[in-house]
Amino acid sequence: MNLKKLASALIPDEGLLSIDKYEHIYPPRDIAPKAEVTRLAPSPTGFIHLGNLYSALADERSAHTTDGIFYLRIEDTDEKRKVDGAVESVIRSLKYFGINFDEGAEIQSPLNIYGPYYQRRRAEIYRAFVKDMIERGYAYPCFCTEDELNAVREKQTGEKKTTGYYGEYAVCRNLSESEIYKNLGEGKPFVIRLKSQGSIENKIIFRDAIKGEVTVTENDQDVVILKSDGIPTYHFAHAIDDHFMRTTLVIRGEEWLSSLPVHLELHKALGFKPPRYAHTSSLMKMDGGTKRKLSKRKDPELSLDYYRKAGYFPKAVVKYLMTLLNSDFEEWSLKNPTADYRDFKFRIEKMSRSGALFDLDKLNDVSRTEISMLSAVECFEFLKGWVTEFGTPADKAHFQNEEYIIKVLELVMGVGGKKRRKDIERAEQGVRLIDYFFDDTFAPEYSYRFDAQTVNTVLGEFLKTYDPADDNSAWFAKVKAIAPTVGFAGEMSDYKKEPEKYKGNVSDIAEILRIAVTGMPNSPDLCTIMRILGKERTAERLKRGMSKIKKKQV
RNA sequence: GGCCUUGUGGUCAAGCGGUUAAGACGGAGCCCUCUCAAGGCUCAAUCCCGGGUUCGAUUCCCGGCAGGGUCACCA
Repeated sequence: MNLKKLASALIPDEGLLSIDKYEHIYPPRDIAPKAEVTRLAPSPTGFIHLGNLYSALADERSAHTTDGIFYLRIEDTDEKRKVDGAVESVIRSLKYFGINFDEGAEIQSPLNIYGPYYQRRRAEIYRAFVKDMIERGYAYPCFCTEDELNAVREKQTGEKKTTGYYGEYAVCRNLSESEIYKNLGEGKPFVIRLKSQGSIENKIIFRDAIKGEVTVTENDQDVVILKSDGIPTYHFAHAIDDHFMRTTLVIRGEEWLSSLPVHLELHKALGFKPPRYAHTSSLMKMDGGTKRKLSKRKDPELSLDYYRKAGYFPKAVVKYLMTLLNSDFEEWSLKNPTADYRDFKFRIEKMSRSGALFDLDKLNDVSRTEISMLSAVECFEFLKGWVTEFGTPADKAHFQNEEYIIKVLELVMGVGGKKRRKDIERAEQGVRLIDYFFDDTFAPEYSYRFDAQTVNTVLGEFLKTYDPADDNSAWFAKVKAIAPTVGFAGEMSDYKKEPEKYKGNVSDIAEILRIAVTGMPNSPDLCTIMRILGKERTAERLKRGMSKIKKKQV
């Protein structure tokens, strides 16, 4: 059979370069020997999820801890999946979490010499190589229809044989020259398949960067490499692209492990040295009694938007993911609480071989810690960012008053001091925590645990002596002084000795004042809250707390 | 079902033939305290099951069992 002629009949020559040209167009990269070139290669569906972030972080860290390159390639070989604006969305989402690309699709960079970074725009490169494979007898056309293929698959399933296009089932593999041209003459659509040289009798010991030695069976499937629309399948495109974009480390989900034999054979047939592969385990979730992969449909927490809307601190999400990526990151982070996570020596080899269960409690803890370490200004910026996008109109108005909010944050969050509030894991919680500092959102419920008489006496007595100039101890002394007027213990020690002698104690006095002033039984230091509110508003709230009671009584 | 892969407390996990089997999150409790938060201290909780190999197995081998992945002209 004249393969050269067949190749030309199948794939027209026009516009195609000879394959050896590409080695010069895309020369090896001028980087350090140990530098890794990694990539994120999403399909442009626009949906970027936690798993993508997880993987992207591994890519980005691998590249940037070795002075390498991290680039973005868009795998748009499947027309059906395309969504407008998806690429920008991917870039934006990752940027929000502090992950940036060095080169690639829609990235402005002088490094962009390995493009185009959209697979559809690389069609002629693929075609040149497919054509070459046909000429060398490594590929052939297949005219089987979808129905025929399905019928074979059913037959194979029924006979409990391995499904697929191989051996005796690869009918088009042995088509005669005249049959091929006859089909072509009739205008039958065709795909190009790999003419596999492998056998499932052979086992390959493969060294995965994460999983270590993995035993896989050699490929014997004549997989499709060029679809009937002239666009390659993922398998083929990735082999070409990762070779010519000079990728050194391919990090991808473990769902790809089973197609690794195909990729290995493809590289061999193409004459390429395969990159190193690292197959990551997927993020799991507890559902009922068992673990399962995080699902786009069922689990809102898979979406990155979920974390933005919920107001998680973006760096906290990244740090949490880092703990999953390299388990010793957490220990390092504990020792270096203020260090940038980028200073940690990430290594792909240290990644877990088994799947990690996504643990919201742990994320919350990391987020709490991160937020607690913010300065008042940083905290303000973070909360304001969330408020601008997701806050209520009242929130937005409040955040215009930067000076006041920062003063409040310093108290409420304990920022700048030793007593850090560490129970805020999401922006919204922080925003709600300062509601009572604004009169329009001060919505007290007055859930006093004492009778109206006692409450009114406490509030009235305090009002008499209240002086905003008091420091904490003077303030507290006044609180204590109220105790005897309502039969409470002024000293905690007295109360503990003989609790039956008193109706309550100082902390109960403080509680009554607190409820009147903040509307809640719990709050940060009351004395400081009063000082921030100012004399007028404090007095007003104390009076309002009383009148409320009276109304209830009537 | 075939093939690949994983199995240490509730969760993430150190450990790589001899350990009191780290640490973190979560849980329980105590202390401190004007409440909350924070902080300090304490406690409970783990080597999937059987067989080997070995003086000795959580660690090595085999077999179960249980998870996970995959079997497209999708990536």
